[in-house]
Amino acid sequence: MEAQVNQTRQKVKEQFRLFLTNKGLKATLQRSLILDAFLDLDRSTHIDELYLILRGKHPNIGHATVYRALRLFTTAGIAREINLGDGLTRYELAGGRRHDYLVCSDCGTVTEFENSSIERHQAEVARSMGFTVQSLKIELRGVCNRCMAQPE
Amino acid sequence: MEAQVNQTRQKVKEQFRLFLTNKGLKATLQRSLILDAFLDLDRSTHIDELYLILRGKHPNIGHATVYRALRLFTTAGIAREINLGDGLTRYELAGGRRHDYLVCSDCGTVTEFENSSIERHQAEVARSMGFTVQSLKIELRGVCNRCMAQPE
DNA sequence: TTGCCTGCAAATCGTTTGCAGTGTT
DNA sequence: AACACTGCAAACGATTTGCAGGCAA
Repeated sequence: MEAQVNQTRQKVKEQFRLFLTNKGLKATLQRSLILDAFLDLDRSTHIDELYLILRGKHPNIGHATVYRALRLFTTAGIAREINLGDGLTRYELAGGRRHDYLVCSDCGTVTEFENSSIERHQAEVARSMGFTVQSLKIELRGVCNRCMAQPE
Repeated sequence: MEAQVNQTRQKVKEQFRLFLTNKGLKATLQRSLILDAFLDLDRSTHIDELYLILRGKHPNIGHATVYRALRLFTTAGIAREINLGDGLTRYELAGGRRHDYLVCSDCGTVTEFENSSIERHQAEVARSMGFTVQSLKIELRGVCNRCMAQPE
C-alpha cells in the first residue's frame, strides 16, 4: 500500500503538471511545495494547517498563495472543497470517495468514513424531485469516543 | 392544517416566553417581532432575509439584534443552525425533522426534504465507530429542475 | 431602580484582491 | 521579453462585540 500511495502521488502531480501546461500556467516552487504538503497529509485539512506546516520550511510563503493554490487544485480536479459549517473551508483529495464526516462538537475533530450504500438510495429520492445530483455530503455531529471518555 | 400551524406557533411562543422567564431574560418588542417573522416564513432562512422583512416594518431595528435573537432562539431550542457552506448561516425551526437539503449549484436555491429511513442506518455506522450521534445532516448538490429547463 | 437590551459603529475572522516586484516560459 | 505568480497589505463580507442610552421587571 506504500507503493500505491506513491503511485497516487505521482499520478496527481502529473495531472497537475498537465493541467498547468494546458492552461498556459506556470509550475512554480510554491505550488509544488503546497501540493506536496497537501499530499503528505492524506486527509482533509484546512488552509491554516497547511500554511503552518509550510511556514516551518519556507518562512516567507504567503497566506494568499496557499489559498490561491488550493483553489487552483480544486479547478484542476485534484482537490475538493468541503465545508462543515465551522467557518473554515477544508480540502480533501478528489478522486477518493469519502463524503461522510463525523464532527465532534466537543473537540472539533473531523473523522471521515465511507458508506456508499446510502448514495444510491439518497440520489433516488432527489431524482424523484426533479433534481440532478452532482454530489452528496453526509455530516454527523456528536461526541467522539475520546471526548466521551475524558471530561475536561 | 392551518389550525396546526397556529398551534405550533403558539407552542413555540409559549416555549420562548418560559425560556426567557427561567433565565431572567426580558421579553422585548424586537424579540417578539423577530420570532414572528421567523415563524411566518416557516422554512429555513438566513439572517438577511429576516432582516430585510423586519426593516420593512421597523426601519430602526439593528442587524446585530437579529443575529442575537436567532442565537437566542437556538439556545432556547426553538431554532437550529444550518450551514450549507455558502458563507451564510441559515436557521430553521427546531422540532421539525428536516435535515436533508438539495442545494442547486446554479441558482443557490435550497429545497428541503425528509428521509428518515436513512437516519437509523447512518447513526448505526457512526455508533460502531464509537461516536455518539447528536444530529445528522445530508446535503445533496446538483441542478434543480428549474435551472435544468431554462439555460440563461 | 436594576440591569438586561437595543442600535450603532467599530472590531473580528476567514478569505479575496490590488499592486509592485519576481520568476517561468 | 512577456506575463503569470508571489508576498504583502488593504479590502471584503458575514458575524460579533463595546458602549451609551432605553426599556422590561
